[in-house]
Amino acid sequence: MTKPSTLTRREREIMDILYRQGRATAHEVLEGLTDPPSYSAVRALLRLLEERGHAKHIVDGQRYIYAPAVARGDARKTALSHLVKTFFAGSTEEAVAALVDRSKLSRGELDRLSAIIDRAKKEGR
Amino acid sequence: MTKPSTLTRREREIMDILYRQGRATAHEVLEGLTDPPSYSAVRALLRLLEERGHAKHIVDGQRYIYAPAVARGDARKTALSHLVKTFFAGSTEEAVAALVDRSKLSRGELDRLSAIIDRAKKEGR
DNA sequence: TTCGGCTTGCTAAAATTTTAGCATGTGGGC
DNA sequence: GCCCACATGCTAAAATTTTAGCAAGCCGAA
Repeated sequence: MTKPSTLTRREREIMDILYRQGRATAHEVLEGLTDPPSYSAVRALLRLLEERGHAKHIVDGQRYIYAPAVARGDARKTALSHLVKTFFAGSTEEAVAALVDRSKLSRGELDRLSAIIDRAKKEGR
Repeated sequence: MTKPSTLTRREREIMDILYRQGRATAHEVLEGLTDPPSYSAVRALLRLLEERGHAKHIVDGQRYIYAPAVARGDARKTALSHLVKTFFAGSTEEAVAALVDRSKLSRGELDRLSAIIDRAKKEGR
């Protein structure tokens, strides 16, 4: 039972940008938004996100640079878990199959995937 | 540039249940919600979701059974695309690696994954 | 120094979401 | 036939989200 994301619509939209870019100023977030509100509104949201523990900022000279509050790796895991549970009935195998099927992967990429799986086999031995 | 999900918080929560279960009555949705509102509120949301084209229902005797409006496969693709773009900089390879790494897969599952990749190699030849 | 352009913080109003409750309809058991 | 239990539809109020605008600080250029 995963607790539902507590993010509102705009908040999630902004967090997606932060995850995608790693970090961003208010202006960059604004640029990343489709159908954006005012600069002022973006800043208010960023402040709110920080207050609720979803984002953090560092000071760069006079302005703030925002970033997700949780480590990239953790965010990935959480997102993957949720997706696999929601759309693939918990089956990692099916999810991988869909991923591979979805995108035309180059020969090199496929080879590397084989390697990853082989490594997992050895570790799990 | 993916257009942001237009779903509100509760709406998404409900859609997740529909995706997870395939289909559900208002009561089942209610049961699936953590921190649920009234039955009445759930029904209102379901009606709204249908109105906006996210869900559909069939009539089963006297009651409605709701289901996502888009095919499971399409929903999966959309979700995967978004996740890969947001958390893996578009790299399917990295996403697969994280998936495999995340969950302890059995030997049999790993073997099947190998098979999937081998098949992709052949097809892509 | 003084101005212009940038920044942030805050507040309150507008817009949207979320909710409960009432009206109503249907079918089964007594 | 007549209730009771359950279903849906709708409406309007409550709660939350989302927004813009104003006040104020800082820095560099003229």
